Amino acid sequence: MRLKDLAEHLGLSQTTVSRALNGYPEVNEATRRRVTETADRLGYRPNANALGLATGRASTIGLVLHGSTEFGPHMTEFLAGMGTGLAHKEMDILVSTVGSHDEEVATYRRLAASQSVNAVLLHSPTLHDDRARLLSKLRLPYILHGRTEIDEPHAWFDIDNQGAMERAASHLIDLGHRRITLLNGFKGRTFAEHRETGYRTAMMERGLAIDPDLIANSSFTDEAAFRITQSMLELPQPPTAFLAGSMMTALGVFRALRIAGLTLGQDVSMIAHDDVFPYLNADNMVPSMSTTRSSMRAAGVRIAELFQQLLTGKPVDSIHESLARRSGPAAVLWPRPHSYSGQDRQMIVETKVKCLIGDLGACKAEQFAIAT
Amino acid sequence: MRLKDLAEHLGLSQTTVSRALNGYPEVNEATRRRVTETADRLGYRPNANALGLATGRASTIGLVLHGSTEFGPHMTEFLAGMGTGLAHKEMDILVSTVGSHDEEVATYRRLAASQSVNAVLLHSPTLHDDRARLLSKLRLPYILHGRTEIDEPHAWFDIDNQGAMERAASHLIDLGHRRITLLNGFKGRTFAEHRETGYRTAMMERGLAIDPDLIANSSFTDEAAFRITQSMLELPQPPTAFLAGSMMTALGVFRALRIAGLTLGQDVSMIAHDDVFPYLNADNMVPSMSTTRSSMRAAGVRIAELFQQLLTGKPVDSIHESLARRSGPAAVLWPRPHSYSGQDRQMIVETKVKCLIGDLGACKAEQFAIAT
DNA sequence: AAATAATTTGAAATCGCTTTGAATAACCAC
DNA sequence: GTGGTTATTCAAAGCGATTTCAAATTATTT
Repeated sequence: MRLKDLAEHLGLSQTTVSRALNGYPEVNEATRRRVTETADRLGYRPNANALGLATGRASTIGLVLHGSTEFGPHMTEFLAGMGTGLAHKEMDILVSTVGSHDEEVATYRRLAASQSVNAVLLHSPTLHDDRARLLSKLRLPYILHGRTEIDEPHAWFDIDNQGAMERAASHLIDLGHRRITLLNGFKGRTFAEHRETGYRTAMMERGLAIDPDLIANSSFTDEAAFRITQSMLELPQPPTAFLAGSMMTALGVFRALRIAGLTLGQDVSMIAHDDVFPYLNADNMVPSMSTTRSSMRAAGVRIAELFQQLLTGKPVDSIHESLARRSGPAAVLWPRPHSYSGQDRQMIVETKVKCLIGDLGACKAEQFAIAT
Repeated sequence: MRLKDLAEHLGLSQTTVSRALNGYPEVNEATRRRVTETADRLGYRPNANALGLATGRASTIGLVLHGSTEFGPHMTEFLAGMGTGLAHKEMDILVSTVGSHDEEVATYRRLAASQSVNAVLLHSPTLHDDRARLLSKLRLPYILHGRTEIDEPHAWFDIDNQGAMERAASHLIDLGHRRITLLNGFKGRTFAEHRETGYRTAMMERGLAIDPDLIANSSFTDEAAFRITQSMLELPQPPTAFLAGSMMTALGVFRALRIAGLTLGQDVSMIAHDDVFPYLNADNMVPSMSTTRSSMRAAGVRIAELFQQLLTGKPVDSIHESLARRSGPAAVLWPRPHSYSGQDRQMIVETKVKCLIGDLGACKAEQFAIAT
């Protein structure tokens, strides 16, 4: 069923049918109704390739992922959000898998030249990301999830990693902790650098020395966190608190602590960054723990909206959002009774820390809590 | 940089350049070299839409996912495998997100009519899947991940869920268990039905009665498994063993057991199906546990290969694979000391069960183990 | 009623590629 | 030299949509 067939069936020209379907004003209302009705009665769908060829645009957002490392729970959640956000607009996500940085770059070139995507999502940026520069040069529209310092104007979306970590660390320090482990992402990644800055800021403001041995850079996996925690616990002066970069990290810390015979909320404290995995709920963990919080899925939904804006011509340099700013200074802390006892020994009191990072409205339901 | 530009630059016709690049025989070797060289010197890439329009085929595999439920660790791992497998062929995956079954059906129609994909992956089938029938009717090539009972010839790939579960259950029964919980997927899904059949077969062969209360159907999440396990433990006669459908399920069982003060390998036993999540390793769990095993990622890689075959014209009814068959009767069991003690009390001995399901070669590295 | 404007439709060009069928050049045997 | 292959190359016709420009119809104004 091609446009031509449909047109013949209707006794109209392709031109008119095309216009009717695409909502052009210069077509009779009666005709339009007749066209649209028969169109979806016969199940007509424009050929995506012909459409792309004629218009020069696709209805697809590109996403390039490293096969060995980047398919993980974080990306999945994000993808689900973005997919849902795009679904309303009948847009799809084109996922290309690569094995190296060079392949990634080559893939961007291919996507740009082949015009198979409208725009791409760029993620996990470094502080000065060359891929962002490349995309600007290729004139392939993109939104950066995260931040980078480049001169080219570009659209981006990020959360306030620095602020979140600074407040989480401060909280632990206030509870009496002096040796705090930072389980961070890989060096060079903007979000990891921002988090480290937040950590350092909090420590320095309180006049605490920073022990580089307590800062670890790794992937956010149960496995890595497990090993790091074990080695940390073997230090002459082991840490008394942990800042876990992700819920996956928290799982690994949990495991290592349990083996070491330590009890969370009693012997040691932990604040984890909760990326909000539906199948892994911080509230139900044993023991429950404090978290900073930012839903990857919500971020995906929001970025889908930003893509709409980008593709409808909004200037790129006007598209940027940092969640903390958006939701204001929304640090909400409240004490919460836990299922374990002895929690106030050594001044280490577990409290529930939420919405250090704006969660796109999810906080609202919990505003009965005491705001500081 | 279009084909036309390239042709002019070379002083040749588009025809010749096109043929040279696509490896047609009727072009002079010298010319071909000259063409290919300048082509990738100038970074020429064919326009995907024009190419798709002219040839009628894309270089994309479609995948339709339900936004609220299907973006999870299992699909992610699978996607990573399939993405990696397709990457070599410069093929991408087009992910469409939907919110309902009707939307899913509509999306298949859209993909078929718009010719934006070469083929689609169909997953999570029911015993008699109407989507499979639809795709056959639409003449949109597809590979089914899993199995379904329909008349239309179709390509499929599956693992031997029934056999795996039968052997796992038998193993537990041999260890002395009589009340065994089956934490299964949703009713109606083929894999869940197969697993239940395996479970029932094992029980009935040993003359054990089946208590429907011990069979639970849910999603494979920590959360669901947690709740189910808790309610199971409150039964007048609680189960002494658990068959967990996924590693995520195992996590939930773990958590519930811990809260209940039960020790795995001592008070109760568990065999989990290990889907092989890189960030969640069964060997490192505390305590370590027995698993059946089948890597979702490996399945993805294999299915990518099957897609190649499908697209190069291999007849669909000749493309089907059940992993158990492929790797033969490969039940490998071996005893392994665990980190906890008292494991042989009550005849409940934890042993390591692997390769109940062929793992695409992953077993080979462990063949020093005792094969039964 | 003629002139003009507004509305509605259609023919044909275009997007960038593949592919058919024809044309040219080169080679060979006779 | 001529006719017949074979090896190369090219012009032009699609593929299925959009879009420009022109034409036809209808409505409005004078």
